[in-house]
Amino acid sequence: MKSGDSTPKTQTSIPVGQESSGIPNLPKAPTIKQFAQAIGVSPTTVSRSITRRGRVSDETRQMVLERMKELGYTPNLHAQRLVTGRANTVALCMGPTSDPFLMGLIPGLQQALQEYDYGLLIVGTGDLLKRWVDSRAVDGVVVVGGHVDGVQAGVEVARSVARPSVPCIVIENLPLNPEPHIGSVIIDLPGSGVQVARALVEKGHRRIGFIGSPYSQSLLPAFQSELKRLGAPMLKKWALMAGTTSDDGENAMTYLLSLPTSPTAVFARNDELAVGALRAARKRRVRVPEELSIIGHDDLAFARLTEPPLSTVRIDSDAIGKAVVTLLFDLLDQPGTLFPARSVATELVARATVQAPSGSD
Amino acid sequence: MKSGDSTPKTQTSIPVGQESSGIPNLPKAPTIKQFAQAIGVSPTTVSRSITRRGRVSDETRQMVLERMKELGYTPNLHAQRLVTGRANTVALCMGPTSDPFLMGLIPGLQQALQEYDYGLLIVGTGDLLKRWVDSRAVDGVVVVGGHVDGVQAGVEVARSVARPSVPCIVIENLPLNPEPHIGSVIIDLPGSGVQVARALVEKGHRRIGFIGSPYSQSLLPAFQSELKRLGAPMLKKWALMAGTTSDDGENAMTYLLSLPTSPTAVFARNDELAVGALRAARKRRVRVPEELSIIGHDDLAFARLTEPPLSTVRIDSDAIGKAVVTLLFDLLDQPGTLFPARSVATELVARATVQAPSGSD
DNA sequence: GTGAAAGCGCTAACAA
DNA sequence: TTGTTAGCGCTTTCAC
Repeated sequence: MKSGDSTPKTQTSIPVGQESSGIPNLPKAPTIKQFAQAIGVSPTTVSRSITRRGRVSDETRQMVLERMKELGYTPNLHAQRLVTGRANTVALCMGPTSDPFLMGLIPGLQQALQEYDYGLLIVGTGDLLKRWVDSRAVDGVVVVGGHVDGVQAGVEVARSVARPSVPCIVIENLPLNPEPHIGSVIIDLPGSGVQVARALVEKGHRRIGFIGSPYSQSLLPAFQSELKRLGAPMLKKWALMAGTTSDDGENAMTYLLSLPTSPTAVFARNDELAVGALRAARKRRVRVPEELSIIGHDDLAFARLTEPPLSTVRIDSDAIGKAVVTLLFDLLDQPGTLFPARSVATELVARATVQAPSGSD
Repeated sequence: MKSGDSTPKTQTSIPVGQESSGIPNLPKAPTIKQFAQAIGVSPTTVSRSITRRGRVSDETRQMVLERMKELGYTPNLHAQRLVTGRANTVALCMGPTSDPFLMGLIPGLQQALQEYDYGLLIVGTGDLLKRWVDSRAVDGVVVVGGHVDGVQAGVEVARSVARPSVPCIVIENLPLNPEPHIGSVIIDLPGSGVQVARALVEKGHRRIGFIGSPYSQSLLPAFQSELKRLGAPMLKKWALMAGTTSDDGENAMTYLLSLPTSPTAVFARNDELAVGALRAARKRRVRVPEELSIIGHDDLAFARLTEPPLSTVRIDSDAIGKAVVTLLFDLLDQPGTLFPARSVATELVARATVQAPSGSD
């Protein structure tokens, strides 16, 4: 220090910024050096007390931590990051479109990251993402693949940025082949299929249909085989591949309803399709759930607002957040290791569009 | 450098990390020093070329920039931040609950920030937020007040962290009294009221009701006075203060429908209330929009999925993002200045729940 | 217009 | 257990 070195070690106040301008005398944030001197220890000791690494006596650490609060010292994150080389931040890659599924992930991710004192940075796609990664601003990247099964765009992005020091997690509907520095978290869609099949059959349904979005590859087979196992196999013509919009769902349902023998229950691959199915039923004066049961998937915000409120399958976004974060840290801890995809279970949410078929009781 | 100093200045490759382990020989990211030497200039020149500050000849800058891409040099963000003292990041404060309104803001904010090369960090509330701010991790904070008018919780948060170097923007439904280092961005709710009043009256409605959430302070008066101005004043008993859920909306609408002379059109303060109103109408076999027009507010994701699709008022979240960011930078550029609240216009979105009242033509 | 040198605030060897 | 010293990679006076 340039001056004031005569201050005894017991001094308890921190030197104040030298700006004596007209502005209120705001103490500039103290540096570790100033703080250490103020409490009579070395910067190293302070550092060790904070980072919990290195050996410090418990009482010293205690003391340092207390006086930190007292004097309001907080380490400068940038300095820490510069010297440790870790950013304590992970990026969530987000295109300009606001996919509700992706958005729904944010709180869970943030929470999970927070446990590790990590931050969540929202970044754009393409060059932007690359810039953040190249500048060492993030220790990991999570990308959400198309919400449609089978689309591999997410992996492309992952491959373009993943490296030993910056692993990448892809959230998809289908498991990825393990690749170095790339982790895969998937929704347990086959599990959804099994759960729904059981629930419907248990209610007494035997004629069960399916309205799928493109490439419902992993869900439909599981759904069908469980149905068969339970003695209620699905007729081929009841398994429809529609699009993703409510209009697609409406068309599909209308077709199903026009069949000589139509299903008493229908599982729609997503809630929007289900809403369309609901609409088709209403237009044809088929009562839901009395004459037709409908179950959706994803539990989007509007599912509880349909009429009647839509039974559906919830994707636990907090669980996804946790899975993503633990896998990310595994990848960070053991770079180069190939980890198998981690799958997150879904959960049935029973509302009012499913009941026993008429005449089953 | 420890070795290889005999390399001539014309050397065009960057030294490679010294880790000769079994791992692939990944070149460690070059430092400015290495890069500068590789292209035969000083670190200073490189720095100046990048930051656009300081004087460099145009041709030198050009050259440096080109070779940067060529050799893949990207400055270390942490070092930059440490020395400049700016984090190039703003925090979006988010509680554990995932308010759809708040979530909808994220893409717009991210986009707007991106223009300035700023990042968007998602942070929790309370101590967490304070920790991020204290550690100089962010240059600004944006908090979203309760989505209910009049709630002042957002300001409290803002006050607890705002400082000259870290201004805070509060997004609320009511303007804030200007405070140092705190900016206010508001939705133009009075504007919404006026727009809806005009639209409804133009269609021919004269009996117009309102279903409000608690404290619709800024919207209702504007709505009422515009209605009066247009010669279609609202009866007191047609202005209801409900809650925020669809059930509240249903109850309110049911009541309105039970009146001896009930409104031919109803404006609901939010889409969820409107959905409830829709439900009430259906239950009482009142056809929408033939016998009753309904218009909501906020244009949530499900608004286009109701039956019929809900006419509503959209809040332009991109515009909010822009407003927030420009105000934030104004605050950053002129610390201490008191800026008036900035208001963002809303926009009518006509779908299928509004039409001329029966017998008006 | 360009370069050399001095930090920014912190952590991590290495001594004591 | 604690302190001293040397950087982490960059920007920025200050000379040239």
